[in-house]
Amino acid sequence: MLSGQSFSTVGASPNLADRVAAALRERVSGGALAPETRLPSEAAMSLQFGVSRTVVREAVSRLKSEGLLTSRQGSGVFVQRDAHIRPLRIESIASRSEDSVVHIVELRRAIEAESAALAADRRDRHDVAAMRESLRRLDAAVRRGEDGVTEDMHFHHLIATASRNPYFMSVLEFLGQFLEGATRVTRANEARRIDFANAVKQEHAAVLAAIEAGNAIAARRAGARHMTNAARRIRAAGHEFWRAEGDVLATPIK
Amino acid sequence: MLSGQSFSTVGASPNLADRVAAALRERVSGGALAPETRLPSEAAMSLQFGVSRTVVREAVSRLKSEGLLTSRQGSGVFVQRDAHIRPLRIESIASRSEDSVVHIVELRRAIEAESAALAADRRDRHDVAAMRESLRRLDAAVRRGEDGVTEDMHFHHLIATASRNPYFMSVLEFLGQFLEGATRVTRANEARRIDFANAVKQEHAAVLAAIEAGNAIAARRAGARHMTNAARRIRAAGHEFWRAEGDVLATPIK
DNA sequence: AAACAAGAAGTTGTATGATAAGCAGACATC
DNA sequence: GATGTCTGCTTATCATACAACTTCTTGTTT
Repeated sequence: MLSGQSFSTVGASPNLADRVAAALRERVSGGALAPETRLPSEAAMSLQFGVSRTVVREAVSRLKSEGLLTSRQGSGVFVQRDAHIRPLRIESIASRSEDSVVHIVELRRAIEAESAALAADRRDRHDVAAMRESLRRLDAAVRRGEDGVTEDMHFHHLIATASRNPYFMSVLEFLGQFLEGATRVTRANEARRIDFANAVKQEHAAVLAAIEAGNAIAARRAGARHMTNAARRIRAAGHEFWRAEGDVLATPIK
Repeated sequence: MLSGQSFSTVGASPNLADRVAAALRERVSGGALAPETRLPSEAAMSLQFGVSRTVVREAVSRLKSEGLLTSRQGSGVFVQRDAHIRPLRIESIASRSEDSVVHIVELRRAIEAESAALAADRRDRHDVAAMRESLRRLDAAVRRGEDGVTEDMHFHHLIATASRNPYFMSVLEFLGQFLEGATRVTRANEARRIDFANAVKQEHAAVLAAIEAGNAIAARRAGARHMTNAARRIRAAGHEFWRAEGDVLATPIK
C-alpha cells in the first residue's frame, strides 16, 4: 500500500472526482485519518488537491454514500467509525461467460453443502414440515408442466433458514441473483427430460431425508451432490449458452 | 421490514442530493428505466426535480459509485446492464456479537474447504512453491514472536488463488474484513500457547500436503478441519470477547 | 450517389463566485 | 455565573461560464 504523497502529480486518470475520491479513500482506509477525525474544509482540500470545490464535493459525496464519511452542515466532514467495511460486489459482465457460471456454481456448492449440514444439526419439526410441503408444491408444479423454479429456490431458502445462520441466507440470495436465469434454463431443461426430473426429485428427497434424520455428514454430501449433478445436467443440456468444454466440477464428493 | 408508502410526504430529509439519488435509484432498480437507457440530461433533470445541476450531479455521482449508472462525457448518463444486482452487505454492527462471529466462521469454513479442494485439483508447481514459502515466512514470524496474522491470511489467499475461481478470492477477502480483528486475537492466542502454535502449523501442513498431492477430498477435509479447530481454539482461549457457550461447530468433518 | 470532412448542437466535466443555513466559540450583558 | 448575541467558519445550494467530448448534420468532393 503505497501511501501517496504525490496526489497532486498523479494526473492520468479518467476524471478528477474519481482521483480525489480514491486519494481520500486511501487515506481513510489506510488509517492515515482516524475515525471521528475532521477532514480539512472543502475549500482547503480543493486548494490542496489543486481542483475546484465542485470536484471535492463530488468526491466527498461518493465516500459519504459508501459510508466512509459523514458531513454535518456548519461543522465539517468527518470519518465514520466503521469506515472500512466494503460490500461484496461481483460484476455481472463476467457472469455471462460460461466460465463464470461454473465458478458461481462451485461457490454455491460450497454454501449449499455446508448449509445442509448445519440445517441437519439445527432443524426443528417446523423446518422439516415446511421443506416437505415445499417439495410437494414443487412436484405439483412440475406435474402442471411448469418449470418450478420458484418452488425450487424456495426449498433451498428453507434449508438456509434451518441452518440458523443468517449469512448463509444472505450469500445464497446474493448468488441467486446471478443464477436466476441459469436456474430457469436448468429447470426448464430438467422438466423436459423425465430422467432429469426424477433425478432432481430424488436428490431433493435425499437432502431432506438427511436433514430430517439429523445426519449432518449425509446432508452435506447430499447437498453437494445435488449441486454437482445440477452442473452436470446443465452441461448435458447442450444449450448454446452453456458450452462448458471442461469438467464442470472436477472434484467428486465421495 | 415495514415498507414505507409515505416517502413523498416525509419531506424533511437531510439534503436534496439524497432525495434525488433515492428517486433515481427507485426508478432504476424498479425497472422504470431499462438497462442501457440514457437518462435525461443533467440540465433536464435539474429542471424536472426543481434543483440545481450541482445537486443532480452529486446524486448521479453516488449512483455511479454504487454501480447503477455510468456517464460518458459528451454522450450522457446511462443505466448499467447489471443495475438490478444488489451487493452483498453485512452490517458490521451485528458482527461484533459472538454469535455473528461464529456464523461468519461457519461460512468461512464452507469456503475454505471447497477452496482447498479446488486448489488441489488445479494447482501448479508455482502455487505449491508459493504456499510453501508462505508457510516458511509464517513460521519465521512466529519464531520472532510476532502474531503472523499477515502471513496467515496470505497463505489462505494463495489457496484461493490456486482454486482458479476469482469468486472464492472475493468472498474470502470480504469475510476477511470481519475477521481481521478476530484473526489477530486468535493468532495472538495461538502464539502464546505452544501446543496451539504447533497444531496450527500441523494443520497448515496437512492442507498444503493434500493440495500438493492433488487430493481434493483430503484437501477439503483438511481445510474444514483447520477452520473447525480454529474455532475450537478461539473458544478455548476464553477471551471475554469470545464467550461461546454452545458448540462452535457442531458437525464433524468425518 | 457514396464517401468523407467540417461543423454545429448537445452533453458531461470543471471552475468560479455568490447566497443560505447551521455550528462553535468569543464577547458582552444581566 | 448564566444568558443571549455576534462573528467567523463550514457545509448546502444555486447560477453561470467555459472546456472537452460525442453525435448528428451538412456540405463538399470524388
